Formats: sequence, structure tokens, C-alpha cells
Amino acid sequence: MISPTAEYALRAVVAIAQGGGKAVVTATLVEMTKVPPGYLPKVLQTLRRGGLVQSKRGLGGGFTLARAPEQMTVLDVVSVVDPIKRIDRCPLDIGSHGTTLCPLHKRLDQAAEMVEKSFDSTTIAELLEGSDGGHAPLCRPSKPFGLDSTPRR
Amino acid sequence: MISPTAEYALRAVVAIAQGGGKAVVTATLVEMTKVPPGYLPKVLQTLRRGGLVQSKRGLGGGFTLARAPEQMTVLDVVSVVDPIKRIDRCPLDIGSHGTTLCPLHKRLDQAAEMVEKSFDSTTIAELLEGSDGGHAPLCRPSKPFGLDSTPRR
DNA sequence: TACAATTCGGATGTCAAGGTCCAAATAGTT
DNA sequence: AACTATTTGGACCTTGACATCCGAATTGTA
Repeated sequence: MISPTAEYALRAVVAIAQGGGKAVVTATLVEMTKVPPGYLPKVLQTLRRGGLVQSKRGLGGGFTLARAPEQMTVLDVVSVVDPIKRIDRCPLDIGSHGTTLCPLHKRLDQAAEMVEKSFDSTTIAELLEGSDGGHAPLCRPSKPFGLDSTPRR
Repeated sequence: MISPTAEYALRAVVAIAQGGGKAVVTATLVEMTKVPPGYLPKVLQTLRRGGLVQSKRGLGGGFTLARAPEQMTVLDVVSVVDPIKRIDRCPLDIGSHGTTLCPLHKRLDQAAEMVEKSFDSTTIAELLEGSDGGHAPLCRPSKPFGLDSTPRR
């Protein structure tokens, strides 16, 4: 449905949002999201260039959301990493007939539109809910991160 | 939204359906669908192994639908070439918590479900309509195939 | 039986996405 | 100024999807 990278990006954004404004470091994000450690930086860069997150280098650095979670939708994230391809002209007869599509491609585009709308109507903030009583935002038990007994090194 | 191969498969099935029961030869299907000539046979094989089309070798051979277009859905075709991956367990915490998913993956799976249902409720027969007055099934003018003035060689 | 029209199956090539790794740049701390 | 914690960017590898090609197998026709 969506690419691995897009899904990684969503995990990352949710994880950063959980920081509640404080800069979150890549190592922590790796822990939280379980995205391949070497790959996550790539995804974060894409998000940064797309204007969804901000980064700060050096000691005390890390990543923060560029806007409030309420102002950021799933579609925003997906669009930056792996845009949904709408079908606006028939792939067979390239660019010939104007607005009308053949039944097949009209139907396929309808599906794309549905997904697009669904993603557009879901904010990151909504994905943060459920921590109380239900499930943690990223399928985790309630234990917070960075507080495990075994020191990482 | 769906893979190129899946879209090719749908084009092929629609094209075969247009044959109205008569076996359609690969060369003709290439013409109709504009799928890369060397690749279409691969797709057709997949459809055959999936039980959606039947083939006959030798002179007078070709491809026919295994069932009536009314009995075959878009989902049937997509499932054979490139199944829609539903999210039934959280990708992070593999297989731990039972039916519940975190908000993110629940949402993503909802999108997948929507598409699945949409595809399941569309038959190939429906994609054949529109030839009269509207558009031909595969974005084509009304001229039939195999009747062009320039003989192919 | 020979021939031509077909599909079938495997070997091979190409390319972009996913993923790894490391040196350079940046910024706080002592 | 030196040091350490970070992000940044580029080079590189790997894998699977897409695509090509060709010989082998099958089947109707003369």
C-alpha cells in the first residue's frame, strides 16, 4: 500500500512528536521506531528537506517537528517521502484525451483518491492518542525509552 | 498505489475479456494493452497459474478468461499478481500483542482495507462498459484491433 | 509427416529502492 | 582550544522488480 520508507517516515514523525517539543536524537529514534539504524538518518534528511522536521547539530541536538502534531497530516508525511501517484491521463494513449479516463483507470484513480483523502484527514496528533488505557503510539508497552537498565554502548 | 505489473495484468484481462470468449493471441494483446512486448507473456503466465485465464498452444491458440467477466473482480486479478498486504500485526513488535494495533498501523490498515473492498466490488465486466458513447475499455478510439491498414510483420 | 503458429520456461540484463558505512561539518562543554 | 555529541552528505553494496531474448514444447493444418 505504501512503501517501507514512507512507513518508516511515519514511525519517525510519531516518535519525534512523542518527544513533546524536545529534540530527539537519532539513536533514540532508532530505538523507538526500530527502523534500520543506518537507514533512519536518510529518512530524517528527507523529512527535513521536505520541511516537516527541524534538526539541530552538535551536543544537545536532535530532531523536532516543524509544526504542531495537530497541524501535520499523514498525507503530509507520505507526500514528502513517497507521493501518491494519481492517474490524470491514460497510461496507454499518452496525453491524448482530456479529462475522461477509461473505466479501468478511472477506477484505479478512485482508489488512490480514497487513500489520499483518508491520509489527509488524519493528523499526527491523532496517532499519538491511545497511550492511556489503550495502546502506546508505536505498539509499545508503557515503559518509556532511554530508561532501560542495560546501559547501551 | 498498485504495481506496474498489477496494472498490466488488469489491462490484459480487460483486453482478453473484450475478445468475448474467443482466444486472443499475445501479439494482439500487446497491441491492445501496450504492455512491453517481451514482458506481457510473463504477466499472462502469472495470470494463468493464478487460474484467471486459460491458454491454448499452437495454431488457433491464445488466451481466454477462465470465468465470465461478471464473476471476476479487480481484486481477483490484483491478488494474483501483487497481493494487497494487510497489516495484521505490528511491524515493530513482531507478533506480540494480539488483535490490537497501534494507532498508526491501524490507520494504515484501514486504508488497505478500503482499497481491498473497492477492488472487490468491481468486476471486470464493469470495466468493459462505456464503449458506447463514452470511452472504449482501454482508452481507445472506436476502431477495432487487427484491422489496421499497415500489415504487421 | 512436415510446417507454421503459438505458448512455455529459463537465462540474462537493467535499474531504482532499500540499506550500510564512514568522513566531514557543526555546536555545546570543559 | 580541545573534546565530544550530533547531524550531514556522499560513496558504496544488495536485492528484487521490471524487462528482454531465445530455444523448447505444443497443436492445428495441409
